[in-house]
Amino acid sequence: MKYFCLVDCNSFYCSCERVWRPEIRGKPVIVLSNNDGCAIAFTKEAKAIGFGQMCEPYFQLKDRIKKYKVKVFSSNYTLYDNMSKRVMDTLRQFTPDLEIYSVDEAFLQFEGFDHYDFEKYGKEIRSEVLSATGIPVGVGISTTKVLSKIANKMAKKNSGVWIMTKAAEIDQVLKNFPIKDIWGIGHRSAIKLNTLGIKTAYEFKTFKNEALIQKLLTKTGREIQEELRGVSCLSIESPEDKKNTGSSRSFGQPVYSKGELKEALAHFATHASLKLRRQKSVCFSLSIFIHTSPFKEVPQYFGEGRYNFSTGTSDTLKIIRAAHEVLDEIYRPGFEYKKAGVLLNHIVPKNENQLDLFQSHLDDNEKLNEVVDLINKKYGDHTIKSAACGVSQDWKTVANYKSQKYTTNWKELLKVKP
DNA sequence: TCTGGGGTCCTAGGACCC
DNA sequence: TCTGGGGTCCTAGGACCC
Repeated sequence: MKYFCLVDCNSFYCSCERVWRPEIRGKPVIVLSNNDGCAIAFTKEAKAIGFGQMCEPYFQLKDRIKKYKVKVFSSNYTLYDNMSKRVMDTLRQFTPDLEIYSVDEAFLQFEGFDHYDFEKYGKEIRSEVLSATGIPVGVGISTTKVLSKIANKMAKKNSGVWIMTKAAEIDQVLKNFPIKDIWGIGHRSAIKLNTLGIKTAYEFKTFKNEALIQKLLTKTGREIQEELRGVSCLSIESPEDKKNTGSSRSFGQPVYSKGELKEALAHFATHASLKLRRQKSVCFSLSIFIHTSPFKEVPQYFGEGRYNFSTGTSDTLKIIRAAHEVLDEIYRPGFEYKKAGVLLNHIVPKNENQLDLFQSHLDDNEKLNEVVDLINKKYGDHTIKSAACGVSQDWKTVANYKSQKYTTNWKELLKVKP
């Protein structure tokens, strides 16, 4: 018998901040998105006083945050990534079959664990992660991935661990579990199911017209239905190379000129091509976009365009040039640009790359990229960069409340008073 | 009057996730 | 003044082939 366990960190970003700031434990904390744009993580103390709506704009919350003395942080992804790695390393001790699902979640598979006391094992996982990393987690165990997600939600509402492996206990929970909270059922699908009179997970599980589900929710929805029935359709997946990647940002202030957009795009292209080289891949096509702000009452423009390479590449300079060429085609003057990005598509492993017909060798600045990556790794990001990235970078993201890189930078270690 | 059948590949768009 | 970033999977429909 196979069992699936979902471990999910509680208010992960907030918890990471609290590990290094004991004085805010037990206090309401909020972490903001890039650009300090909106709130994306809340502690339970913050939720208790009415915060918690994902992506609510920060400027609309400011008064209430002040009133309740909520501690606010800009997001510090360097710190969160490192804390995430510590959590995952700890979880790996409990089973080799582990899938890192996101920065703060992992699926664990237990096979041949039938004689285990899962209640006890779950508590052990919790206390081990807490003592090794300082991060509190919830643990849900059941017989499929979808059910373990539901068990995890139950765990959060209760003591932190929830086991449901017997048919009767599962049905008991599903009868009170809203359809919209099921993993994989989003807003649209929930509406479709509601019109069929399906409101709870149990009603979905026992709905007999499978062909109709297939038609309305496609294969994805059908698999969720089977998983609710205890039939495992989704398995633990091992990490694979990204099939698409990219880099994009909202600007700290509006951008009007093509020159500034070129700088920003050069920056995104540099970042995206580095990601590509890290996974030893090349891409055959690139697309860029430039947007105005949909929230502002100004003339709107959503430009996008694409470039195909004749041979796969991961060369920063080539990718910057291509991005600029596309910008020349899609740029329209007179708009107030707020966001832009570079996306790399049709990615294949580098060793499966093909020369084009008229090329005798790959002209890809391979050595140059290698050396630049090495220097930037040793001396910090952006030590060496293309001049196309510019120096003023007025479009740069705003982050007014950022914590230190406690775990990854010698200069930013936690100071303990003598 | 009456215009094939079967297949593959690619892409855009929709939906969902954290 | 002020609204995130990075992904995945599925399907329909068009282009193209013999």
